[in-house]
Amino acid sequence: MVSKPRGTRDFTPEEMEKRRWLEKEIRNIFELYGYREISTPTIEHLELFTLKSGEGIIEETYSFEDKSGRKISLRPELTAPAMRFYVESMQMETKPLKIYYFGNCFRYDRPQKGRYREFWQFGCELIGSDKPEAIAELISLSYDILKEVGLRNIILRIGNLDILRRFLDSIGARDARIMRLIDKKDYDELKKELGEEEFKKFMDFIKIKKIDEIEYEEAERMGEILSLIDEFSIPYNVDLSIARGLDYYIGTVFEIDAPKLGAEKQICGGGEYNLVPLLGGKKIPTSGFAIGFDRTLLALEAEGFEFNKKEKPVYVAYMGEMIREAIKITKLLRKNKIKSEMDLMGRSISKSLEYANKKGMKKVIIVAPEEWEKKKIILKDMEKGEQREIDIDEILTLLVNHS
RNA sequence: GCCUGGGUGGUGUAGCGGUAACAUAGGGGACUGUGGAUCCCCUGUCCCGGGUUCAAAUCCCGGCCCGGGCCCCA
Repeated sequence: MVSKPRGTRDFTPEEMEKRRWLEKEIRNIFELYGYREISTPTIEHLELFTLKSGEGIIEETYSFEDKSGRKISLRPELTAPAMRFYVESMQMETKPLKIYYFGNCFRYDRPQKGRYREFWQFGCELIGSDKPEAIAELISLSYDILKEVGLRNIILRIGNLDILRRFLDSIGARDARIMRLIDKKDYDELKKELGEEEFKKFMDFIKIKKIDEIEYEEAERMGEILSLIDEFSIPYNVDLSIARGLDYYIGTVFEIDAPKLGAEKQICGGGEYNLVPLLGGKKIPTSGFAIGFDRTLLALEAEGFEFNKKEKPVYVAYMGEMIREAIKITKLLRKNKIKSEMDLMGRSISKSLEYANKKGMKKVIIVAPEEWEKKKIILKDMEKGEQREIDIDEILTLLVNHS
């Protein structure tokens, strides 16, 4: 037997119903905020990702050479492609430019819960403004999406890299290694690196919960952003320990966790960054975030969220040799957009009802010779257990009113 | 890449050297014109490859896959 590749998944009809539902909800909220959807290729030049993230990522991507020897990679994320698209053909669009996207990504990782080799992400970019209201709206949007789809237990943390870097300058400890240790929350190692005294200063620094306790000028802008987020009625925690290893991250950073998910609990991350010049475009403020689609769904399931069930089809059963008449009826229903399914197993009426019952169908039409002679069929209500003969001409009005 | 637990019909499990079993799901029938109950029948399984043994689902080794934790998380 050939099975699916490690870290990939098949989705059952039940799962696809949930996924398509969630996808639609999230799209609607992006659109509600004035974002418009884009889509980029599944494959990109490997260079796009090494440019953004360094050579180190090569071993974590699915990359290969195509038949002309081009180095190609299955996209491990969607931000870089979206930025590439902007630089390649959207630089002259009216600002602010608000775009969002949804797609599958691939990473060569060790799979575990909430982490797959093929996974889906939603994301967006806000291009052209770094005003406090722009960042405030962006962050509010991310939180709003997760709340609106039905998550109850999520935590938004907001930090600021300018402030963090300014602090590290003040204790003479600003370098990439230190940032990485902070990012990883490896405080034991950080203590060794900074020394007892400076480490204590750091711990005091990241305990800060009110931004007005900070005297750096960057704090003023962050304060303004936070007060505008208050206007959007979004709850958050200030968390100055949020770090990012790479240089193009600037200013505001934020993360949203669903604590129920354990080790892989982060479901959203974003902030401000300066990627456009790296890709050869004209410098412009950009910010955005990405939402882990699979994890959002896992979090909903972990919270016991009740997904809407789709409407069940009307079932058309028939007796004996009435298959042609059954097709006529089914065709009529479908022509009128009434979801319907007819017996394809040649089952007896008894077995047909058993089947319809098991599938949770609410209406069954039985096509039988005696009634057909009178231009009638039997319409059975599976919940009430009642049935009656009705004129074929009446089917549509009855089913439209009853379903 | 590392540590750790695990893989038995479609699904959930028992068996843990000696004829693979139970439940459930699937198909049919009892009920040739009526569902949810009951009963009967049928289909279908030891992840893969080596090794040990008279004998391996069972023990050993390797691989693959799944879960949990690291690393990483652009």
